[in-house]
Amino acid sequence: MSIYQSIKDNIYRRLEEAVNEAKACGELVFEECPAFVLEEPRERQHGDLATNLAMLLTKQARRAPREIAEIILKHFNTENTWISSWEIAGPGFINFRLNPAWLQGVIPEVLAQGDKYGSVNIGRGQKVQVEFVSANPTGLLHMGNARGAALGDSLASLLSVAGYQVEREFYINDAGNQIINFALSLEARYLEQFGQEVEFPEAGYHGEDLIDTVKRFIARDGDAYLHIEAEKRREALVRFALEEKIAAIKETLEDFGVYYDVWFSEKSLHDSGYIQETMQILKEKGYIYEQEGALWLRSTLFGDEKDEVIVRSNGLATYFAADIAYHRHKFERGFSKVINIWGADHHGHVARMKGAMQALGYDPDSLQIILMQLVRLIQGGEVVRMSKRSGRYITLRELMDEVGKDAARFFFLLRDPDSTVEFDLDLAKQESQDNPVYYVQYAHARLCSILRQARELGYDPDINPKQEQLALLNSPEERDLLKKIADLPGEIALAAKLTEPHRLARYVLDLAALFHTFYNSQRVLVPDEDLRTARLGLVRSVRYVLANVLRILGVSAPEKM
RNA sequence: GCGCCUGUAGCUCAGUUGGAUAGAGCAUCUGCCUUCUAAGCAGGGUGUCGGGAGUUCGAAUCUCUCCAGGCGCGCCA
Repeated sequence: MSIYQSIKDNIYRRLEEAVNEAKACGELVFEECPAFVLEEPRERQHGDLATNLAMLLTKQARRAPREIAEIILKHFNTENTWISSWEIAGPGFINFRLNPAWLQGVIPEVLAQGDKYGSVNIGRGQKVQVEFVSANPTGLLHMGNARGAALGDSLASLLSVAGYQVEREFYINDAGNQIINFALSLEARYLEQFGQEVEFPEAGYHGEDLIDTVKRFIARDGDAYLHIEAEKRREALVRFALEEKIAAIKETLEDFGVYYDVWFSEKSLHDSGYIQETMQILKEKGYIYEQEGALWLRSTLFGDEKDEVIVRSNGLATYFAADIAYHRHKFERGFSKVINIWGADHHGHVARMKGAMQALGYDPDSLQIILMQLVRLIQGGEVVRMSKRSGRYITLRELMDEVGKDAARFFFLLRDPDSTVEFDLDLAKQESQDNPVYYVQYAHARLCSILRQARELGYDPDINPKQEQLALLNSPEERDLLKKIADLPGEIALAAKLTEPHRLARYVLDLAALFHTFYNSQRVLVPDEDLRTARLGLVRSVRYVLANVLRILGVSAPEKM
């Protein structure tokens, strides 16, 4: 546990003890100590830590909050808490001030842990899977996929440093209806290339990229599939196109900094009979019935609005059936937690998916679905409807070409998944120069620059500062920086608990701001050896923290800019 | 019609799960480079937290209602 965390935990416990002691003395009456908060007040003048405990006890104790605060403080033991003073303020807050000497412990802690600083172990090695993007392999990756990629990848990294054993997975939708449409679209493009007039399938994929795919197919196999039966032609086209599309998706995601552990094929679930087997289990449990020639799942038993078809009257399993089998497969692989990142347009699917897991006997809460709102693309002042079928969308590739990987990722990571982001590509291009990501990266480059120069001047920046040297770091700028650094393990624990990586993007932005302020107010490479050693220790620590967080976010930390 | 999400500064967005005087960035204005990177710093103003009602010591946060936008409600995925 980090220094700061243990200080807070300790004070929290002492408060509980004080309250219980007051109760034992008969000075306070209450049933149970309420869950109070001990937090950093927004206003500096309110001290380092504040608690609302007294106010929460008013109802039970039937006394004025400030009176209760008095009683609590009378029983409060400050020994070994770093508390230097306290006061009762406002409606009944208890504000604590800490002896700033506690900050001297921060740098040694960071330097000792280095790349690992910030890691916590709330996961205790539990296996977690994060499945994200899982775009249909029938086209290119678009802005929505970009958001999902940034979010999913960072979440996976975050959980990993929070002590979970994480696997990243991409579910390949290489079966079902859309593959049939895909085949028909490819076939139409294929025949077109040989000058045949063909009607393009209504539900087909109009993207131009399919034309290129077909051209490459022809370059390889010529007209070999022109005069044979349609089924074989389609099969060959689909096999070729899928392979190519999946490879392209993989390559694009890798360029975006996303690497998967598992690429899971939907088709494999059909081929191996796993879907059949899963349906059989549900049938044996009595959750399936037949109506109008189709098989239905009684999903209403588990909170769904209506029952769902899982096998169509034509005998084909629906996407839902495959998805149930897929998620059963996930749990069978031993994940204690399974996280899916879906676009908000799939939210109707959430309840029935969880319901299906419950039907299979799994804890539906082990399946967490993070919905992200769609990305609204603005171009020329107008909303551009994104659709694979219409073929009109800005691709992830174009996004990276225009604004760069780091800026694109950071853009998404600064936002809560629940917010509908508007992405104006023209504006993004124009603003890519002052993207907040550069603010953070610049801080990192500056830190590296200081360390470089220190070496050039013959100073060894890797000396670990002694306590008395660290005591010299007592300016407000230095204290703020130290406090922020000390926060990291807590920030990571909270972000992981809430599965909200965007908190870390905010954190790193705040940290960069504090560093830039420090940089402009104090020099690191000063003649005084003790002060210089202490500040170099601070510089190294801040650099570790920036680099560690940027690594989680999948953003590079350049040494020079 | 029903369900989910959203509405915070001119723009893009945060807001530690109910705390004290609501914050950043962009834009705009004023200062700061013979000293570790000016992609930076310091300072100036900007708010009916969509409207209304309620819950309580205390609400941007919880409840209800209304308004606006997005997305769902297929034998599509």
